[in-house]
Amino acid sequence: MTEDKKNNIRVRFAPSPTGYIHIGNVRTALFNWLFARKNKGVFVLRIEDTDAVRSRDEYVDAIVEGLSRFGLEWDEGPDMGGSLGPYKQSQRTAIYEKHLKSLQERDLVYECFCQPDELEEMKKRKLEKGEQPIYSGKCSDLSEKEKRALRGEGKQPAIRFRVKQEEIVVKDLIRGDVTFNTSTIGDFIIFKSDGLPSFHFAVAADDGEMKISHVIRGEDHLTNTPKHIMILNALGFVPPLYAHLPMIVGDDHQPLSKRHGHVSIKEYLEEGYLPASLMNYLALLGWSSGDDQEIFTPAELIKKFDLLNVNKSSAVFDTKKLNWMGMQHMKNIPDTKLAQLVIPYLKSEEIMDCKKHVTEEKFDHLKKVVNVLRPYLSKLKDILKYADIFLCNDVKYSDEVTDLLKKDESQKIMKSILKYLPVDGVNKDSFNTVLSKVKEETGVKGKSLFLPIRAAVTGRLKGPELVDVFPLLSFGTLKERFEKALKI
RNA sequence: GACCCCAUCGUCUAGGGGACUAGGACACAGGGUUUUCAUCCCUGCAACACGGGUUCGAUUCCCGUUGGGGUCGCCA
Repeated sequence: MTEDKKNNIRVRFAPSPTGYIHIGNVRTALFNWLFARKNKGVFVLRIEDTDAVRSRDEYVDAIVEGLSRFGLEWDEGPDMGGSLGPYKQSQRTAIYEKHLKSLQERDLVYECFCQPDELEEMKKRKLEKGEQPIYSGKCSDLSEKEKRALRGEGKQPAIRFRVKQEEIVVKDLIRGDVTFNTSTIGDFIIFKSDGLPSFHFAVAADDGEMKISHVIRGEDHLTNTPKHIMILNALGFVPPLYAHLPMIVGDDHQPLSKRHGHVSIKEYLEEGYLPASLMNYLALLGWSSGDDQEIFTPAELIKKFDLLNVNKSSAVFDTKKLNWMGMQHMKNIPDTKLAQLVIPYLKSEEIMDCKKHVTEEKFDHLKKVVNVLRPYLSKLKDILKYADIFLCNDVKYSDEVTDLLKKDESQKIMKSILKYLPVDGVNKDSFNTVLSKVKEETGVKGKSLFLPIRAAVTGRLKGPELVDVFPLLSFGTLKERFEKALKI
């Protein structure tokens, strides 16, 4: 047996396919993946589709696609199989029923015929009396005759787990031992009246069946854990170790929602945040390496990751820092790659012709453009802020730009620069020579000199350095833009 | 309401009794890069929630208070 297999570390990410995958869930998936890769364990993707009404196959596809594009790969999952599958809970009913039968034989569970409205009423009453709003156990001792009668009324029972009085200790790797007294937990449903297992039952049965060694999930599951441990024990499994991750919240410290902007990984990917930068940012939300390093490649994250360095308190998602991090990762991407990545964005805005094939000549030009713009990109979509300067014939003027260009001094500068522009284009050196000549002739210098030139050439008052912009534009283009500025 | 978790600059965090006049990063402010700035460099601003203990000594340990969050679904 190899060293790799000896440790038997198996973790899982278990989303439910009821929507597009949320950034908080992606962080959970990431930590599971990092932990698995760091410890040479197995990363399982399990689909929790026991909600027959809300689960949709298209969301399963979206999860698989989102995770893949984000850069996580799993070792066992619905799309690739594995020895402990299937990996969709809707395909595991035989397994759950086997376990249910075993629980029934030992009278650890009972049928409950209470209807949702009755339950609601009972809960309300308990709350009013200041009691725990837990299930009363009304159906726990129904006779066969009573059950038959209830069935006769057309009622389908749910199955409840008999919770016995005990103390349950959750061994949490991040928070230490957390003790719960089950007296605050009522007999809970493990099989719904539609015949499908409840979340709590399916999770526990599957974590046991799939030999999960560490359950790494959001803190919102911490108080659910005693239920899972009770089931695991009843089913004869040794409970896994747990690690409950801090929550990611918005700037108002409320759970992340659409109000806070993008919440789906899909949206971030579509904006063109590089997966490596997203991964880097998310990893630092709740985890730190212990030193001052901020920028990590995925490989470095794997190398340094440790659950012991995960924080306990919730973290605010900060788009500004994400953007900064995005820029840092842009620095490391080769220009050929970056140029390729940016093309779809240029085409979608018709800055490049989407019908036409990108010629080698055009692609070389694009590589140069991308190198000039690179320091200003947090995400690929940012290329659209300046790309037209280099890739379109014409640039549009804002009102501010027009006003500036109308000034006598600006006009004077345009006339002067047209005289000195070399016909065969400009490089960095000749750019400075030309500017010196214009400065001498017009007597204008500094900001007053550069800003009108920037306005005429780029149509904007800010942007990349002109000394980098000029060499990428042909004499013809420059001439045209200055002449246009003169005619304004 | 009950139970559980959490608490260092605005934000992400380092810190695990003396090394702390509390470090880094983002953001912000000012300056520089003989033009703009969203790049880059420099400087600055800015925090241990509060109250009790324990200790020669607490940001670090314990208790309480306050505040925030989570759970208490035939959702997951």
